[in-house]
Amino acid sequence: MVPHSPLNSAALRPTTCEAPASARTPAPCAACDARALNICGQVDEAVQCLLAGIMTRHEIEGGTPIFEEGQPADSVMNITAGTARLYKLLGDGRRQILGFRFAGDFMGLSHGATYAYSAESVSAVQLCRFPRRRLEALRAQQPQLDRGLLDLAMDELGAAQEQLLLLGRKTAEERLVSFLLSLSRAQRRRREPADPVVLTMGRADIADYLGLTIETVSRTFGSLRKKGLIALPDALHVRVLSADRMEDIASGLE
Amino acid sequence: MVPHSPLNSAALRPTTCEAPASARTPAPCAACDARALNICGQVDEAVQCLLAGIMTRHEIEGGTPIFEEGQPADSVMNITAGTARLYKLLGDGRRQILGFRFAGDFMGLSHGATYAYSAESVSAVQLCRFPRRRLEALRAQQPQLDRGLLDLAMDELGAAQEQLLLLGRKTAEERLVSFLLSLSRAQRRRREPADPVVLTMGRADIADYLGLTIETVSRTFGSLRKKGLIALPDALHVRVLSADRMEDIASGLE
DNA sequence: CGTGACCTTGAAAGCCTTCAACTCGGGTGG
DNA sequence: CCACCCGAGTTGAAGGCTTTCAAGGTCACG
Repeated sequence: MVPHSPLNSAALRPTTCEAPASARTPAPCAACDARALNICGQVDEAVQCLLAGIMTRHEIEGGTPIFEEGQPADSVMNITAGTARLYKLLGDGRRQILGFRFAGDFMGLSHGATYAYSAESVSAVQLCRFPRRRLEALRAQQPQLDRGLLDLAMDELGAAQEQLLLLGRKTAEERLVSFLLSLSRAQRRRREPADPVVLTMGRADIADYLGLTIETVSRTFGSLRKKGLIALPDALHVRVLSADRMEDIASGLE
Repeated sequence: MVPHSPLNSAALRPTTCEAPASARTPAPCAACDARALNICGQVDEAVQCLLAGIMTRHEIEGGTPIFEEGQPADSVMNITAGTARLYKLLGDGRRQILGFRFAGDFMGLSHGATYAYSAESVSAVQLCRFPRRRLEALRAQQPQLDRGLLDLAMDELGAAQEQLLLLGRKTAEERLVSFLLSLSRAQRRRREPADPVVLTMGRADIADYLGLTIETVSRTFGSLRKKGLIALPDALHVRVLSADRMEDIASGLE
């Protein structure tokens, strides 16, 4: 069913990343940018060093599986560049994208022994992988890691609950507006310009994230443009022209 | 906007619950049934005793607010009897129920300083409340608590992701069948008979959980009955007549 | 026995989907 | 260099699933 794990195949090419020589190194992640260690949240530098020590770097080209639902959950990982999609499938192939992951984002945490969803690269992705076994060992020694992981899980849970409201009760227009605003906020979190919103994923991915079809997504983009709420310099860039009105629409106020 | 917190009002009447005299008591929860301490998961008995020490018991009549989205998240709690609904609202009153909580279930964990959703009792509810400040203090002393909380959060996250698939991609029939099967599994987890499924909530709650209207829920119940998949002795009891076929329907296989 | 809450059922309407055709831009090969 | 092809996106028209609006039924309660 699942032919192979790309994490164990040539698709993931580990790149050089020296672990710090000593746990006391003031700048433990000099060889690795800060995004690689988001997993640790607010843990101190010594723990960051330990994390950097068990981490391996990988690069994945666009449109490639990263892990699949039901596979043994061997590792958790942080994306450091590119975009990934997390999704679940129904028996007949219908797909629901649970979320997108960008530079600095975390994925792969699962309760059971297997992944609860699949992950694929959308564009070319760079990520840092933390083997589960070694992470578990680290958690046993450094209980503060559990608090960092709990924070990550709570963030993810909050986002999922917001998406439940979107999928259960919002109209197509409200869904797309909510999505654009959340992408804009995500760009700001990554210290990128909040406008224009850059769509790193195609219409099919947007549709499967919003519980719509590509045609409805396309029509709704057109209708938002006609209403003067957005501009579309090209299919992958959205200028937010009326953030206030869009916020109202996203919260179901008009 | 939010008139008052029922947790600070007469709606929640603390009842007697003696904390164990010593942290070494072999049966720390003798005065409190096991369901009150689900928060601790697999932590050892000493920690269970500490938890029991900061816990207060409350009773709430049906249809009463427990906490509301945006309020300060003062406590987390375990339901020990009855049913509660967790939900979010849109600006115009549309409601999405995020989940139901039954005896033994946990709720109120939130990342920020405020609750991310509202909670109400559906039927009369008994719950055990753990004040956040005291729980934080306990977490600082007993890091294993964070692992228990992480497990709870991961369970909740997994359920939310399953519900995303339901709301985004399943038909009305698939949604209702999925719901009935999950209620059945929940009954089995609570050591109750898996059949008949007992609907402790009304059609409006089911509709707002499944992203449908009460009319569609009612019609879909009727259609499942006509197909011979379920029997409806009365509006609140469902006999599962063909679990296998229903499992297939729920996974989108027919 | 009236009242109201809840559930069910019917008919019409609507939002989104499905099916289909068309456009646009990039890559390829003649 | 340009015709051709292919993937991705857009747009149109018809259809369907669910919603909306409306009415009727059942049961508990006063």
